[in-house]
Amino acid sequence: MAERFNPKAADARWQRVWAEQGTFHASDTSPKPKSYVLEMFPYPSGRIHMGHVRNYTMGDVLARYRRMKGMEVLHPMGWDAFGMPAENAAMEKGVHPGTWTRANIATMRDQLKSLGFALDWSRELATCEPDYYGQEQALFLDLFAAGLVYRKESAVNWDPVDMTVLANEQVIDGRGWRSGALVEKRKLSQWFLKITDFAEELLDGLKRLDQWPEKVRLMQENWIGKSQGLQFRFRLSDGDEVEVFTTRPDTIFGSSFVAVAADHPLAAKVAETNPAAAAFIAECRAGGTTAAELETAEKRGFDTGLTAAHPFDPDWQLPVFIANFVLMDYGTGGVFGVPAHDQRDLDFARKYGLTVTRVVTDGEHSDPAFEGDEAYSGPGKLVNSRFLDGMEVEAAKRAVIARAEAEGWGKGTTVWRLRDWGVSRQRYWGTPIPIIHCDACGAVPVPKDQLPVVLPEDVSFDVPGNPLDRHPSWKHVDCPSCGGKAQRETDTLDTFVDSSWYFIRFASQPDDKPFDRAVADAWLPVGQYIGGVEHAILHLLYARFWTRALNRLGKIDVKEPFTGLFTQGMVTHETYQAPDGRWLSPDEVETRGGKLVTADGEPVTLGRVEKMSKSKKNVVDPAPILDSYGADAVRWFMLSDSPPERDLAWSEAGIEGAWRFVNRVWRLVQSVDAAEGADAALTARRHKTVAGVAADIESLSFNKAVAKLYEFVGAIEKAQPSADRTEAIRTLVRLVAPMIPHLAEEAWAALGQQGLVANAPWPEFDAKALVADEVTIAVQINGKLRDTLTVARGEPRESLEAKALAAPNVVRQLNGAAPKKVIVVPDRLVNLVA
RNA sequence: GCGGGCGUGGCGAAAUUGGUAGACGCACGGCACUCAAAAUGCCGCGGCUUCGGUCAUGUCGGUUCGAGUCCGACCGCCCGCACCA
Repeated sequence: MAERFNPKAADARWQRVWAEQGTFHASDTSPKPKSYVLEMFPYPSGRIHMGHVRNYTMGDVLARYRRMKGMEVLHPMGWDAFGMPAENAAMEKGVHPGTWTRANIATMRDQLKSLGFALDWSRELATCEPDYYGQEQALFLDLFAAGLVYRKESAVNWDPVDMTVLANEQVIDGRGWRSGALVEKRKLSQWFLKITDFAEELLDGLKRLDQWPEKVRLMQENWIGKSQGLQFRFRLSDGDEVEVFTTRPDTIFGSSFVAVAADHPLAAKVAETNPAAAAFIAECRAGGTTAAELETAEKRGFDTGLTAAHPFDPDWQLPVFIANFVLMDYGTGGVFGVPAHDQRDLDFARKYGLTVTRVVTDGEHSDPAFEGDEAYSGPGKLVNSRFLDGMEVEAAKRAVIARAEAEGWGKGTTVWRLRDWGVSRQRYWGTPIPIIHCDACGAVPVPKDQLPVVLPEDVSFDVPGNPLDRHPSWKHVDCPSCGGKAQRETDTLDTFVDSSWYFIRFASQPDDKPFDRAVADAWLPVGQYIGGVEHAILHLLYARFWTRALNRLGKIDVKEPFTGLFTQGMVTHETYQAPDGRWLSPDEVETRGGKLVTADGEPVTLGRVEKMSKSKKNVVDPAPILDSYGADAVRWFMLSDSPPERDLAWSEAGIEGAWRFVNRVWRLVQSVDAAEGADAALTARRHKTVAGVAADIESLSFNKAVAKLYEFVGAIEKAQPSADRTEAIRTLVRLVAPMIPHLAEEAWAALGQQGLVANAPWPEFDAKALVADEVTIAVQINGKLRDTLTVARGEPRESLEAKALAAPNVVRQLNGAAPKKVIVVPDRLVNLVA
């Protein structure tokens, strides 16, 4: 008699067996082909959430599948353990960040283990431990020695809530990415990593990342923002000069003004003697920087009264403005305006009544007078431009740059949007920057034999600011260079540094150095990296930079860390609202008589399906679900229905469905008896399923693999007992093993198979069996389906045509008439054109 | 504004190079088993229909023997960047 599958017992049993046997231990020295499967490691926030479950289930299926295909798979797990939430917990609950973080890690480790992931736990790491961050300090010093780290006083993005500096990448719509607070500008001395040194190769490398989503590559391309053009100086009427950058040097004879940013030195100089200018500059600074404010902000300018001489004609003087739309931190902070061919310049010119001269023909107009309020930025030949007349835009650009360089007043230049990466954070819970400041010697690196620079334990969080700076003794040290009194750097590294190399440390983690080159090179690059698209720029760009920097330093072979990238969708859930608008959690809502109500019978409004969030109260904690249904049902649900790159809506009905499937497979296994005999149709289906599921897993189309497995299970259920049916069930168990591994092990043992299914080879399939002997072909009249025919594969055209014409529905439809034309696609269809 | 993606039943979705639209799952309805329920199984499940058909893949048009798929225009939603010279 069939028993129900008992997930509690099975999960624990097999998780213990895998751990005892070291089943998922990755061997550095294995002769098998190596495969590195990695999911973005979690921040130890306290408990795992559904997003983690989905992410790690996907990676796990791939890792287990590749193992079965005979590869040596590295599939590690660790903790991105530094960061602000631990300090917030310290401030709110008075618990040390380390205590809080390590307790969270312990909880989450148990939760991940209860999902039965095929992880090599022997390689577990946490970035907050000195054996990790000490090695990170060593790498930082290597970059420092190579001149890729520098310190500069700069205006920084200051988050007034987190009381720390943010990188440009971490400011979203003028707000801190984590706190959401409006970011202020402050002047601070900060450490920077020279990511801009790598701008060209980071951009170029994107072209070869053909296993990355196009979307992510485009986002990085835009972020790096390469612009080629001409940088040159205008001579001003007061004898000074102003430098500008343009990507359209071809339009130089259409220029009608010069403008500089409010923060430009020239603006400051003008303001010294002109109070109106000073007032204008102050107004510009007061203006908001959010997207909405910029959208509506008027293009405004202040005429300085100065003029600039056109580089090709000293008698041609252009007015010089201070303008609110010119950015100081892009290009040179100065531009020249060509209103006819740039929308923003046109708006500005119309407002201030400046000349608008056409210099590129749109194919219809070529006279100098430019009408209308829509600039023309398309291609065309140059007009009204002296020696450029008749050239195409690109040729004219080259011609102007050549003249500027020959005459010595400008040069062809590339300008990048990408800025250097500011890594200083005024926080405690991060990697200490291994630098000592000495009045005599300056910034001195901590000698490597004195690493790690360990965080002091005795710190307080009762006042805002950096506890390291306040610590009574920690920062007071002797200068490693001169021995005099000196002070430690009290800033810590941006936590994105921690996640920029953890995948290397997973591959190799010796005690005495960051990684062993030969071992790391054997595993890297990561073959398949899986995580959320929210890291498309920040983490993925930094990790690419860090890897390239190590490559340039000769420390590693690879240049790109991640060959394949997959960005998975979010886990969502319905939202519910009470009559008073209050959000209700799923367990406050029940269905009565087909209507949603609260426990008190109040009507409930069903809202949109949205990302799980505390504010909408639609978060479902995986733990209790796991407890009642077991790991396999949860894993199966995560893989079902939605394509992995799209959002997945969690539902109670969905997990019930997954649970039913797990039991269906279990019942099939229990139905195996000693039956004999063949079942050719089922065997053909078996081969097809093996091939199809493998292809779907390889392309990460888990939802399609799931659908094929449902069909296979349905076919087996309908089949009569036979030896082939038994074989089909044995095959099924291996096919589902990457997805529902606990049930698969239980079934494998119940079927009397040797060893673990986790170690079993992926089933073979016979390519010949994939081609059916009989095919169903469509019979169409004028492209509309009228009938179908079942014929032998390879049936000749004439015979197909004859059979199609004799089909009952065709005879009736044609009513004796002969078709005008017959199209026959062998093994596919016959289309009769009436 | 620029760049990208997506529109298919009540819902999540399938659909090699253009070749039988809606596989598979969820929800729902009916039936069987049961004292009853759960579990399980069977049947049905895009609309209309005179049961022959017919209309259906966001809208309109085009190419084709044949279009969810290709082309053009438009509408809607989502994501990223955003005064980048």
